[in-house]
Parts: sequence; C-alpha cells; structure tokens
Amino acid sequence: MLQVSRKFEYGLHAVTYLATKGLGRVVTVKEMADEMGFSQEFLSKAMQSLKRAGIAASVQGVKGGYRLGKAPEEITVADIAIAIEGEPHLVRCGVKADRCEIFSSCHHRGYMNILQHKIQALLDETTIHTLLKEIER
Amino acid sequence: MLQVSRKFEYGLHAVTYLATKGLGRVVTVKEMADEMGFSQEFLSKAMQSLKRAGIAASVQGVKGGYRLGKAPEEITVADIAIAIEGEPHLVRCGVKADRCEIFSSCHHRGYMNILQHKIQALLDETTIHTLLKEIER
DNA sequence: TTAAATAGGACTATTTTAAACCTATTACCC
DNA sequence: GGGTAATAGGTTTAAAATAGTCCTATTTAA
Ligand code: SF4
Ligand code: SF4
Repeated sequence: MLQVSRKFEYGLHAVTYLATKGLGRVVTVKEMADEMGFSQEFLSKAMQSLKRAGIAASVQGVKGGYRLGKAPEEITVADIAIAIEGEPHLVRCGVKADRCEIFSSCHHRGYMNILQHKIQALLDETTIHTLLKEIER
Repeated sequence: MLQVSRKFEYGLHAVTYLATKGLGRVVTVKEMADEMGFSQEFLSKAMQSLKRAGIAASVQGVKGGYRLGKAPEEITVADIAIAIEGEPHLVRCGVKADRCEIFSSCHHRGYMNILQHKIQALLDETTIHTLLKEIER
C-alpha cells in the first residue's frame, strides 16, 4: 500500500513540536503524548530512535526530557524516516538478496533502485525548517 | 518500511514479459509463472487486476491467456501500481479521515499529500516502453 | 531516599500481505 | 455434446509486518 508507518508520523510530529514549543527547555514524552493525543509508550520508542540518530537529545532523570539534537535547518524528513524505519528498501532484495527467490532472473531491479533513490531525494529536500514555514502559512 | 508489494512486482514482471515475449499471441498464466518462477495462483490475481484496469486483455477458454491491453508506450509504472494496489495513500487519513485519531490536530497532512503526489509523478514518468529500453542496455 | 523521567528488552495484539483453495464459467477441439 | 485447459473470482489460511503494551533498569533532581 506504500504507506508511511505510524511511528514515523509520531516522530515527525514530535520533531516539529520540539522545534516550535520546546525552545530553550526539555520536553517530556508525557507532555508530547498528551498534547498531540497519542500513546506515551509508543511515542517513547520513536523518541529513542530519534535520539540514537542524533535528531533529538535527551536528559535523563526527574526534570529530564527531550530537545532537538540539531538545528531544524539540518534535519530533513529523510533523516527522520531513516532514524525510525532504518535504511529504506523499496524492494526486498535491498534488505538481502536471498529474500527474493527470483533475484537472478529479475530485470527491473535497476529501475527499482533508481526509483528508491529518487524517493529518498524527495524526502531529503525538505528540512524541518522549511516544513514549518509551510505549516505556518 | 515503504516497500512495494510482491503482487506489484509480479505484475510489473508480467507486463514486461507480455511486452517482449508475448507479441502476436496470448500467454497463459502458467507459462509466465513457470518462466519467471513464481506462484501461478498468485500471479493469476495480479493478472486479473491488470485486466480490470485495461492494462492486460484476456481470452478465456482453452488456448486462452493474456496479452497487453495497451501499447507499452501508454502503460506507466503508476498505472500498474494503481491497478494492483488501488489508489495510493501515503498516510492513513487518505483512505478515510477517521482512520487517524489525530486528524483534526495534524499539521503535516498537507506536506504528506504533496509528497504522495510527487512520488506518484515519479511512477508516472516511466512507461513500460522506456523501462524496457533501460533493461536492454 | 523518593519520585519522575529516559532506556530498552520482551511480549502481545492487530493489521496487512502473500498465498492457497475451490468453484464457476468460457471456449476450443475431438 | 463432452472433455479439457484456460480465465474469473470468492473464501479461507498462513506468514509477516506493524502497532502497541508491559516490565525492569538506570539516571538524576529535589
Ligand atoms: S523482484 Fe527483482 S527488484 Fe523485486 S525483490 Fe526480487 S530481485 Fe529485487
Ligand atoms: S497524522 Fe496527519 S497525515 Fe498522518 S494519517 Fe493522521 S491526519 Fe493524516
């Protein structure tokens, strides 16, 4: 169905939240989950992924929480997708060749790989900064 | 994971097969499944979808089978994707608004829709004709 | 020392995809 | 007309991916 995952959407919402309402402070997962209306536990997983990728930074302990790990100009939608879903694989042979039983006789692999890179480039051309400007309008 | 479905890949292989080895005749699902090495029953479903969309045409009965329903220049990768997977919905609110519980407070819906149309445009810019030329090289 | 937070492993439930199964219909050919 | 090889398509089952929960450990401010 070629649909983005829920976790990615949660992550994208969280990043824009941090970039607008989280300036100069750390924001708890609880606050974000309450404010945006989704599962605290699940959002927590998304935040952990974003943190590992350096998109978010965390402070542990009481009064802890998350803030952005980079400037909004330096975070692209692709960065968030990769942080949360891992490297993209439009076709299963991208994950591992033996995941496709017709690998050796496949003729459209080249095209599929080009397509994947084009989609990736689309995700890469929008930063959180530009996304926020579009939202404001 | 943003991966295309198996059924779509089967369909794309079948269309290129018909466009190269199916000239001036009808090809059975059995032949294509044997030749390309995948499930006859499953490919059959893909062919039925392609037929409904007019991409393939069928002849029933003994000596029946499939041939292309349009010229390779007139079939785009997007046509095949839509025939097999239905209208694309990068986000779940595209299917139906109430499939997303945060619909009313979502700020990135607009961007996601633009993104979807850009991806769709990418799929639309490659016809089977141009795809085959790329494969030949 | 308590409490509120992140970190992360393990598990469960739900949904989607892939595939198989089965029956009907069509039409060639003897 | 009857047998057979094909498409047409509905229903069911199996496998995989996604979504979400649960639980425990660790960190740190107060
Ligand atoms: S069909 Fe081709 S492109 Fe698709 S997974 Fe198999 S080898 Fe890769
Ligand atoms: S989060 Fe926004 S874009 Fe995604 S499904 Fe919900 S309303 Fe649509």
